[in-house]
Amino acid sequence: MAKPRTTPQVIRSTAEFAAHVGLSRSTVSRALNGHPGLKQKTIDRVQAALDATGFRPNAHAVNLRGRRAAMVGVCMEDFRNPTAVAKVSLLQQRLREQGLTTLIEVLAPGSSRQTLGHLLSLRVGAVVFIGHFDPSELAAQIDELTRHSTPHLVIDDPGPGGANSVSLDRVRAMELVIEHLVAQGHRSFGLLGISGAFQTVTDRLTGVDRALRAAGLDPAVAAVSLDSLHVRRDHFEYGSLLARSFLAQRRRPTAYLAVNDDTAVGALLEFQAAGLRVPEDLSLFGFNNQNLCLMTRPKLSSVDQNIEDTIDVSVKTLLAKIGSVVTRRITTHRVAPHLVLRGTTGPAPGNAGR
Amino acid sequence: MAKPRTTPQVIRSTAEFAAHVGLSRSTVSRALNGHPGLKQKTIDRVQAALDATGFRPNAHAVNLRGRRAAMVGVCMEDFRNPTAVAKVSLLQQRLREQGLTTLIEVLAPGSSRQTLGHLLSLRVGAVVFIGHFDPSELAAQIDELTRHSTPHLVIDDPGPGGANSVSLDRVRAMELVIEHLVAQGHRSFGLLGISGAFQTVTDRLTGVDRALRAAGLDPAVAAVSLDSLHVRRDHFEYGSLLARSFLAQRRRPTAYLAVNDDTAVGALLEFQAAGLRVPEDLSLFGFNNQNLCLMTRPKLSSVDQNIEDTIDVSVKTLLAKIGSVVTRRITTHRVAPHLVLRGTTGPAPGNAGR
DNA sequence: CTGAAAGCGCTTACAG
DNA sequence: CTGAAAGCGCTTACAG
Repeated sequence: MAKPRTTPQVIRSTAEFAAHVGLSRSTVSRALNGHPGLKQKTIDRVQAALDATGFRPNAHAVNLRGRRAAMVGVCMEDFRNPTAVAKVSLLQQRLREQGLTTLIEVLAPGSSRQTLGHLLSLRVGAVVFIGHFDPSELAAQIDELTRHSTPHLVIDDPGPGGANSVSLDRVRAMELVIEHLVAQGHRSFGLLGISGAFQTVTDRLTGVDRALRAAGLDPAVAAVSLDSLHVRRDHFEYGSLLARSFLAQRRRPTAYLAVNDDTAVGALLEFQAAGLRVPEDLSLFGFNNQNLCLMTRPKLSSVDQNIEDTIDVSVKTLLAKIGSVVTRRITTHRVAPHLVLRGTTGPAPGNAGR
Repeated sequence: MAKPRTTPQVIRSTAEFAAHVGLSRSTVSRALNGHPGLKQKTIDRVQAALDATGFRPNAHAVNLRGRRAAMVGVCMEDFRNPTAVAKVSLLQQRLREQGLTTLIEVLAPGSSRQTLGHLLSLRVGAVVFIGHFDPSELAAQIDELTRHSTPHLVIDDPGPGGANSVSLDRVRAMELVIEHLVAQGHRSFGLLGISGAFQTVTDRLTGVDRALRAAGLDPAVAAVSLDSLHVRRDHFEYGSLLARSFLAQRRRPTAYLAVNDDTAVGALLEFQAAGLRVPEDLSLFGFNNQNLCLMTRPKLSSVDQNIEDTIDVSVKTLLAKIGSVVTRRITTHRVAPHLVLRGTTGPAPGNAGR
């Protein structure tokens, strides 16, 4: 539409393209790859023909001949996790700025080996894992990658023992939350959905534990979890169910920490439906600081993951690993979280504040 | 961990692999590709060695030699649109079941040509567009694809004139919504965020128009839009701003139709903050039927896109187009929406119901 | 039923 | 500064 096409014929190989321009294949290849020592006139001629014909060198041939593919495979647990999606999104953007292509795959529980095999067959430069995976399965995947001399990186889950990772410091996150709430006079804490075998969960429990002890409180008394009473199908619904169970208790915690924002919102609505005022009667913290936090009344206080930092460090790590020799030497990086205080947190009931 | 590795050495080519098994490269290739006429014993031997060594034939060499790549490129506008993400997610799953790999890329406004070029250089079998794109830019992309004999499909946007598409019937969607509300006694309708040059918007306006006329109402009077009063940065915030403007009007519509769920939630909270009761004082419809609809009080009525249907049809269309000759003949398919009635819709004020 | 040979579309020494 | 030739790792006629 913009300009009339001068050469509508389709060119399928450098051979055809070279003939069309009137140069040898090698010269064209050199021009295409920006090698030094070509006449400017030659370069211009190739560039013009490139624009006119829309010719694209076959990436498979390029990859076959030369270096490793400038591709990074990304394995996701699920597309339904908004935080994970935000991470891939930013990762792909940053990697593209570095000239790297991202190959995004959902690692379905049954076909994970097949998916990894596909990435390996494409000879990707590295494989990134984003989300929560079964630790032993993940360990097996990483082992296979290492055997194939392909570097890996686990984002936001410290993963099994021998994995390179960049992850949010969830121990610190929970310390920050508890410290803040203790300063507001809270002494008893309800845990919403913070249970399970994942490291991302056990780290949080460690953080809660440490902060409580540091405040002179006994974790066995001050932290209450009713997770075992319900089955988690949907985070939001699980939050509702847990809140209902807490409502049925004689003595209730004054502050609640949810595993994520959806769970927190489920609990918030349930508490409010029971006539409790937030934050006057109780305080509530989400996790992830999604947009959803702005859609409740009052707005939800939450923990921000600092995704930008996570991805920046991840990209640096990947670039260092791609092309260098794969060793068994492990790289670990922790990203600092920060609290976002909104309307669901305040002084403990009957307490004027710190 | 599961079994001790019998052959920890890494094999990088069929040549090495064939030598390892003690067969010729051709035989190995045939076994790998399931060609008929091999001894079962040979097949088993190859399979066993495959498992033991973890060898993966180089996909680039395979693609270079043989047929078109069994890959489908997917261009997304953004990863922040949950409905679009749900579509890719399901699409990737379904295509994988057909043995096709999905290559997901975000089509950044500036670098869209480069991204498309990358997909073309990988010789993908087809390119799918999901989301909202600038019509003229999209037309240019599709034109380039056609020049390269690569089939395309636009999902959920009828797209520019000459595009293959599978999209929600938004005309029908709005007809259903208006018909339902008219039956409930509503005669005046506020439009929230339904404006702009995209076909997905103009289709909705067509539907509103038709349904109002069919009900004997004058669209110029019965449908009110205040979109022009504000700038849309964030859907949720835009919903709040629009609601505030409607609140400032002397005579207000009794029913509101939002462009999506986020916008609806923004408006809902604003209306409620002003002391209006939903659905007693006004009715409100979202669009997309996201999980978010369950997180408001009352729960949000919305229009469901029938994503499963959309993707099923899309996959069928793609399979038909991949491998067959690319023509200028256009395929169009519309998917029927359905209403999900929840708590935000009811009889018009002062009206006992239908 | 299996092997030797050509060729897919590139890049990169190696000559000129 | 540019061209002829080898080779990346596969598959597929073509012989045996």
